[in-house]
Amino acid sequence: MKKYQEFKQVQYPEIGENILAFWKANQIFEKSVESREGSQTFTFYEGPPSANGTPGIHHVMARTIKDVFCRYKTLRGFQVKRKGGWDTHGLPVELQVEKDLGITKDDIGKSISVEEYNQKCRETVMRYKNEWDDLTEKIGYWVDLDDPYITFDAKYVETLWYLLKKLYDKDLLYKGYTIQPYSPAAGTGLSSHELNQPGCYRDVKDTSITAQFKVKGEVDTYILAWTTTPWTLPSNSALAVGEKLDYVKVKTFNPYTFEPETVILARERMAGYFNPKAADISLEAYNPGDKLIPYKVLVTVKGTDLLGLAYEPLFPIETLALPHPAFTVITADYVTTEDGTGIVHLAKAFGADDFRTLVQQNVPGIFVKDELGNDIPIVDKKGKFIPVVGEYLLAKMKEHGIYGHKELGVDDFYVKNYPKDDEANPDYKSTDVIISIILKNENKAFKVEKYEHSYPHCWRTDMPILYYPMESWFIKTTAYKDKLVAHNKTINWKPEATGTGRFGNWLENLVDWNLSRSRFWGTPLPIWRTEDGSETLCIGSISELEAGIADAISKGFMEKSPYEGKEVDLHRPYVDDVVLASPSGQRMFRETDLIDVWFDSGAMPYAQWHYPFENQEIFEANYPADFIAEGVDQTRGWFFTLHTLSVMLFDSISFKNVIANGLVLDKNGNKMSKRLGNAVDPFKTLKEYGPDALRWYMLSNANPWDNLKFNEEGVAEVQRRFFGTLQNTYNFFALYANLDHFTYDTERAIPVNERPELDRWIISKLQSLIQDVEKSLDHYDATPATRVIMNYTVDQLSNWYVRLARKRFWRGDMNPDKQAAYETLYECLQTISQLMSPVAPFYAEWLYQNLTAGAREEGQDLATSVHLTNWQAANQDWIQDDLETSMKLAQDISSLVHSLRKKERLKVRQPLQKILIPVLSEKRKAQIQHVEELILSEVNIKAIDYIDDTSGILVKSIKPNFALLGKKYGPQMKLVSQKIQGWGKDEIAVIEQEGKIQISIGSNQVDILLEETLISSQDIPGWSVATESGLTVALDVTVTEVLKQEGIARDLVNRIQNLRKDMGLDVQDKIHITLANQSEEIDTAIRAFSEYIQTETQALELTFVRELPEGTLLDMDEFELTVLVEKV
RNA sequence: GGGCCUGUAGCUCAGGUGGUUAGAGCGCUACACUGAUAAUGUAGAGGUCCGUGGUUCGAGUCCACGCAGGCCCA
Repeated sequence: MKKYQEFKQVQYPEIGENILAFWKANQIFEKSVESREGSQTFTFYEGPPSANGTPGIHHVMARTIKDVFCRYKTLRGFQVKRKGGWDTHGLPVELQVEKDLGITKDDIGKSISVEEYNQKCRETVMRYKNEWDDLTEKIGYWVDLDDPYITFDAKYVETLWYLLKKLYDKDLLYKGYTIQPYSPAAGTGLSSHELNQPGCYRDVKDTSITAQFKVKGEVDTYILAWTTTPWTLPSNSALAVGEKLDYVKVKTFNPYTFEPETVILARERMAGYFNPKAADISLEAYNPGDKLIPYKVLVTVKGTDLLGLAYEPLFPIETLALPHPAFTVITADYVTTEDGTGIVHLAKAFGADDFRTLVQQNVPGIFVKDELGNDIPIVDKKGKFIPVVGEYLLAKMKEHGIYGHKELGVDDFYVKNYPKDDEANPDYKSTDVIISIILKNENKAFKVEKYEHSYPHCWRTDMPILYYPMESWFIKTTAYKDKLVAHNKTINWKPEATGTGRFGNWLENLVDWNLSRSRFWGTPLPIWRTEDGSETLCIGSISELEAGIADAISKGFMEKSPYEGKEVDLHRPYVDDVVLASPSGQRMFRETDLIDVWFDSGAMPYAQWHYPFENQEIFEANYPADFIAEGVDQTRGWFFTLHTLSVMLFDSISFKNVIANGLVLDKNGNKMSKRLGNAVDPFKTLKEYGPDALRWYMLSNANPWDNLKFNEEGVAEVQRRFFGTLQNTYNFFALYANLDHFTYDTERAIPVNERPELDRWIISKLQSLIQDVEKSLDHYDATPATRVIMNYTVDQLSNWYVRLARKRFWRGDMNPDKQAAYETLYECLQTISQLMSPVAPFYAEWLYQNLTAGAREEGQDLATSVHLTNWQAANQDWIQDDLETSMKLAQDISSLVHSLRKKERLKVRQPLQKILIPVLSEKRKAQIQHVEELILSEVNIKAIDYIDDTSGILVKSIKPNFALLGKKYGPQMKLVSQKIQGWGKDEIAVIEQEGKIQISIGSNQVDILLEETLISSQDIPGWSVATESGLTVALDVTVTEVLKQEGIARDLVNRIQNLRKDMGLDVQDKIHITLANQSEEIDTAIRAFSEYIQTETQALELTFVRELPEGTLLDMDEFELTVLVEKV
């Protein structure tokens, strides 16, 4: 019976399916976790995917990385639990449902109840779960899908509430403002997603103003700032310059009032404001009304020089007056000289940048108090100026005689959106225009013009949006900035730059985390407030909520609990129906916001275990994670929220090692998209190539943090080159092992040190390989690991070991030499199966099963699966550096001889007399002699002559070791180099004997040491020579009569072997050879080597005849020969 | 606009701390092998190391400024 299954054809996808079934039937994954019970844990956190969309090829990448290290750590003896999870809340789910139902956000709560809507979301969110599970299985990603955490689960949400309350209790949760797109026409905020709808950005012509801000304490000096939204000018409270930019003070005249004045703007922006034709006109020559306005640069200063400059507000409205440092010049890093004046007008309420900059620099903004004492901007939610401003504008209109198309009241100044009929009137003046005219009249405008730009519009009302302060709940992450930065430095990031650069910079420029989302399907903010906002309550658990409800019912605020008769669901609308009682007995309503879904996923270390309500010990044993991996796009997503929550709440990191992988692009480097049709379907690829080649390709092609240009041909190449070669090697082993009835048995194996040298060599290389793989995987570097395994398998094992050892497998009966060969090859294959198993789990398993099946039948006690084995550490005693060096020399020398043969057109079948190898040391000579036989047979040469100093023909040359000498002599290196390269054989002999030579550099005498030079051998005159990396080989190209004969004999053997094969003969079949007489020369050659020919071709007889009509005519390159081969 | 990544042979990628012939695989060309055979081996050709400046005795490598592609954030 065959102990090792042989395969003609291998179907890799089939291997995947069979092994998957094997794992399932034998519960290998479960066992790989259970069998490590009590061992040290290796904690992995699964970043939850959303099953709302179908999985793509990039998910194969991400999940392969996760899987590789979990499997590796298992082999290394750790217990690796992998709890799966699903991300179930958020905007994508809601949009999907809106699309499915053909509704918009407005309809929710109207044509469909929130309850029904959320039910729909709950159903939709797992829509593609089956596809996900299918992919997870098929790519061999081992993760526990039976007991995953699900973010919409009431227990999960309860933990989120607990964490939110913890933040609230630490005073880290507050209500504030953020500047967001707002549609005054629709009366609602817009998400960035809504703003990205096609058609939202439109080219519109707006009135733009370059306003003049009068500098305090200087005569007629003005700072120029440009805006496309003049209505924000009354809200101006600061001007920003760029620190490093150059600014000029220019003496000129106002083009509207013709007043002489000095203006300040960026030097690079002068071309936008001054006509070069006016450059030569003197200031004195100017007459009011002249088209060309002369100008003169007075002085150039840096932005920093303007810092702190105070100016007068454009609209001196008393109720809007502000204390210092309002109305001063500040700096901001985003100021450029691309347009405008290089000086930016800041209105705290109406620009996100403005708001952030002014908050950071503690500059107050223009706001008024509402009836509750809250700050509100001077444009109301309908998009109109508040009456205070309206009054001012009306007074100014009267003063300057400005008339619109109708009588305006104090409450009629819309800043952006107006009833449409208004614009048709020729006398129509927008608020922007009115402001422009006022400023022109008051010598406060330097330039007013129509400006066409792209501006966002509300997709529902078609009206322009405003950037407007919206109330939001924030987590005060900025309070923990230092700790976040410090803790981050203890995390091992792969690649490092993502941790220091992308993530590190993000932490350095931290802003408070805006938690609020005004949507329906998500974790509700557990905050209740009294209507006047004076009392606030944060609920941290279900029991707290229930107690609150009971209390509220007893006080008559609620009739009954929304949860009466059913399970508690913390989603909307139920929580919205809860009205609580405040300590002072007022009604409290929930703040309607949901929280950012990133909070959901960032809280998974706690929420997945329902901490602290359950599983406290499990949580503690699995926190922080040893390892996580996701795409680099998660830097500000999951990586950030995980980090932030753990630092703020537990003063700890939440992951120790992280791989941030890059994107998977198409083969041309373009982003994959379903719309463009260049997306690769993972299922199709799996079906064609199976999981292993795909996984191997993705990790071996490039480091995972570089973007991967996914090319199917690359997968095919990996399959052919690596898996194909490995498979061939196994098949070779199986073929002969079965013929010889060999079964591997550790107990009976010949000790490694008693095996032939070739065996000891490949085993030595194997130990080095194990060490290399270990080192790579320990450092979360999978790519080098795959590459060294591939190199070992293809170049060392298959192309060298198997080729050289081939004869040992087929020659004769079982003997110790043969046994050693089997054992060696078996051990190499088995070790490879273990080393490769994290990356190619299916094929590795298959190989392992094929290798061990026979032994297991014989009753040997072997692990059921390669994934249940323990890592076989390298055996240091088996590593033989000298042997590895010798073998490397053999490989290099063979390669050089092949190269020479090629050059001389001497085929390998033609034996040659000798090669010459110059050796510079006894050691080197010994190393080559060690493998001399091997080289000779490999390249079909009779002898090697070593040329050393005693031979008299060795010519040495010397050159400086730049790396060593450069450090020592630096600038004098050129001189030193010249001296050394000028040396001949006498100097070389001296330095070789004395170890040094004194030379003079300038006036100094210095010693050049032997080790500071590199001595190599030169070409050998009259010989065909090849040199590579310090190794030189010369070939004796003389073909003597005897050699020629042997060449002919070898050629004949080759032709006869071909004939045997063509005839379909078996390996053991014997033959008769009949040859037609040819020339004297050929006959002599064949007779001389007849014994050799017969042995090689298994011929019992070799006869010559005169005529051979039924023979085959052979082309022997230089002549022809008729031969007849007959089976005996 | 900002931060970060990438750019080396036709393609995919290696090239610690700067050191004098810049490598591998695939592809291509040629040859060899024919008892691993729908397999395999060997050799050869192929380079503006994205560009421009700079530092240095010496730069693919360090610095500056650009260019191209990508990601994230505005």
